[in-house]
Amino acid sequence: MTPRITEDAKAEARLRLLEAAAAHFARQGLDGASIDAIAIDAGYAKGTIYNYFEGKTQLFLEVIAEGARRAASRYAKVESRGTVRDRLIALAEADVSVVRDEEAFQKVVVREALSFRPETYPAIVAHLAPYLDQVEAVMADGTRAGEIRGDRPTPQLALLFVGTLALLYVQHWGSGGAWPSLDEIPTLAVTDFLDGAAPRGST
Amino acid sequence: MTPRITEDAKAEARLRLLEAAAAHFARQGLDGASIDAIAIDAGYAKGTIYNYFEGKTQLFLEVIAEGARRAASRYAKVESRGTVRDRLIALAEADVSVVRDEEAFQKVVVREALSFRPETYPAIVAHLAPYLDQVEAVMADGTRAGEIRGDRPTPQLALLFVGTLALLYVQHWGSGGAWPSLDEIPTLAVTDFLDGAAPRGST
Amino acid sequence: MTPRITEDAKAEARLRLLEAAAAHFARQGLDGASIDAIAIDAGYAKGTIYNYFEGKTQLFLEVIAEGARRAASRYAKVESRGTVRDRLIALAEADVSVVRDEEAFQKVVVREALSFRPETYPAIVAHLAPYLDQVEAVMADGTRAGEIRGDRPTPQLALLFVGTLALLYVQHWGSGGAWPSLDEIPTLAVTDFLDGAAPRGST
Amino acid sequence: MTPRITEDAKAEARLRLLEAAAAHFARQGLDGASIDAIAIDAGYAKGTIYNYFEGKTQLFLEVIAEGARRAASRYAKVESRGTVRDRLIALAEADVSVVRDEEAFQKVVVREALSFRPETYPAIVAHLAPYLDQVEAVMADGTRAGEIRGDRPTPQLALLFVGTLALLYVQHWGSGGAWPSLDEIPTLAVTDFLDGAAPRGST
DNA sequence: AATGAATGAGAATTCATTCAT
DNA sequence: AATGAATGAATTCTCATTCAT
Repeated sequence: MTPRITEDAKAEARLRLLEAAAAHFARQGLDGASIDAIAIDAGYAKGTIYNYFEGKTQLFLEVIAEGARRAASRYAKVESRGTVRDRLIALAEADVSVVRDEEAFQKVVVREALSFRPETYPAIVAHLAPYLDQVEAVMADGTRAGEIRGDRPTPQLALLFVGTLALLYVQHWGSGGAWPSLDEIPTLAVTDFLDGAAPRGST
Repeated sequence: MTPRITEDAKAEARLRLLEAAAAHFARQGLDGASIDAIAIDAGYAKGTIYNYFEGKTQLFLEVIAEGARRAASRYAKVESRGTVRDRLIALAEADVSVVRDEEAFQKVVVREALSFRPETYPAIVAHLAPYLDQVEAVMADGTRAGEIRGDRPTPQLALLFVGTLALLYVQHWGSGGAWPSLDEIPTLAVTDFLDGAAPRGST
Repeated sequence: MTPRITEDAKAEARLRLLEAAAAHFARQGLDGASIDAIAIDAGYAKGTIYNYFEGKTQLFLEVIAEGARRAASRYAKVESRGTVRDRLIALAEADVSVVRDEEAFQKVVVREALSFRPETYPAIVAHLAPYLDQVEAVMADGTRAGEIRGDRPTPQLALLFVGTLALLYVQHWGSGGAWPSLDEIPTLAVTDFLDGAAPRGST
Repeated sequence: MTPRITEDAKAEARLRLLEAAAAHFARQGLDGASIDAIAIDAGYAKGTIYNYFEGKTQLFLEVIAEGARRAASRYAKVESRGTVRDRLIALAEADVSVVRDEEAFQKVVVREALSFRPETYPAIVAHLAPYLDQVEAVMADGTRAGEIRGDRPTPQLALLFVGTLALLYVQHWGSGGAWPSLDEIPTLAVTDFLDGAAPRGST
């Protein structure tokens, strides 16, 4: 009758497990991570994970979903005003701020996104969708306003932009943070995406 | 002294194993692939793999190395003349042609590169080095000739260009070939890289 | 002093748990049944079972004991008059009526009896004893009266008779009720037991 | 090319595993037995079992099948001459001799037969079929010759006879061999089955 | 050099049991 | 008395690796 622990406590336990899982999955991937180690890291015994998640794969998907949830709340607050450049910078900064604060979760998501595995594809798409939608909206506005060359469909542009961000994260993590730093990623992504490497006014 | 034929046979066996391994690693990843299945696909029994390679991980690294070797021979033949644009296109085309002909090997390499795992990082860097060097040379020339904006170090530019290629491959494979096709990747990569999405002539 | 109601409530809870347990054990056996499912079926949570029973095995044994208790009360009412045949029929009918009304409990008992497991052997013997005693009494009377061939000890005869009943139940359940039906079991058991398959009057 | 061990050695290993498995399943049942313990008892490591059998359940079924195979060869040699009584005795003796020599296997089979579990039912039926067929043939002949009362279908008679044997085995094992002994089972089964407990000549 | 049977560490998962609330 | 979250021993099964032939 009287619940042994409150709903809040349960939610907290769940969260602890998700955080630990994210850290492990980020470091070792789905296969490499060990349920046992995750549980212990979260301060629980092996079995407890199974009180909260169906199994390892399910846990992995929930990590992605949680990553999405946390990101979504940030994206929602992004100002949508100004030039395409300003708006893209704002979006990129929102994404970077998510990555900074939830590095483990986002590492999992980015790696998984770039691996295109059928098992996790739907979860990834769901994760990306809200962000992609906002980017696409900016692209559409930019195309209309002539701020973006109209020779490529907006969905492709959005993918390229988001892909560029992912690429920069990969380079950031892969280089051990040497280059690029998280701080410079928004400018880097937007400048490269919009302006390219050729001098303006050439060609 | 050493019978020539034996050496050849050994090399051939090794190659057969590498090809089979590449196919399996490309499809299933390092963890998912099975030593047994690889051996059988190559026409050998499990044990034989251990006559040629130290173990699974070593085999994986050798697949990457072999991928590098094959690619390097192609890169070496790339004409390096004309504008930066032309030379980058030529390099991108060389890379695409490698991907087309050795899809399994390159899938393994690209995926691994984008997974930023410390264990395979050195192998990946070694793999990329020759290609990266050529790209960097073009960038350096381009910067000198004013064909490329001088506000970013050439190594970074090279990384971005190569990363863009990787991104496009991943999107190609992930979409089941829907977009982009291999054919359009060189133009796509070079145009985006050089020109960006903003209309030429704008700020 | 002790509140009457509490005692009753306890007894009722215990019974609810036993009923649920019997149903599960009958369907899934000792190993296959789940403490959790039993508790839920009884309207309680897992932990409650441990307020009433030592553990799973103990619960199983108590199911057998409860089965015995219920059967015993029926056996006690069996008329013991007439020929051996009549009395055996009456006893068999009493047993069948128990099986009909308490199928789950008796399934557990019969199956366990036929599985000859040392762990549960004592419980099974205790369960059977009262019934076996009555059957044996009939056998003894019958032997004395010449209604039964005197060439076999009465305890053995009793065991054979009870075993035949068990066998018929098992065949009834195993055939999904096809053959024999519960109704025909008493006659079947007694006829086979007393008369055999050879024509009367033959050797 | 050269097989590491001969086919014979493989067959022997398989047999050793089956024997060990039979012993364990006879003692502990399907659920209670441990794959690990079986392997060790057979002189192998855990993993080896999986080189010969799909899994625990499959191993269990193969034990039944092996029990059937061994029994079948004995049944095939049974003389089919003389009176119904003689022929049934011969069949019962053949079965008892199987049980004597392959006690573990037959314990598994008998227990499983009496449990009517859907998972193993087909295997059991296959096991029993050849024996049941022979018994039925005798019944049919006996009915025709008037040696058996014609008031019950021969399939039912066969089932009852085989069931009686099973019952006697159960009682033999359950009593720790006290009663009945294996030796007396054939006479016991046939006499009871044919003549019953009522004195010949009575109603 | 090739084989493939044997191995056993390792992993995921289950679930009876405990016990704080 | 009832609860159900936490536990962790136990179990099955996998598969890279070894090594006798």
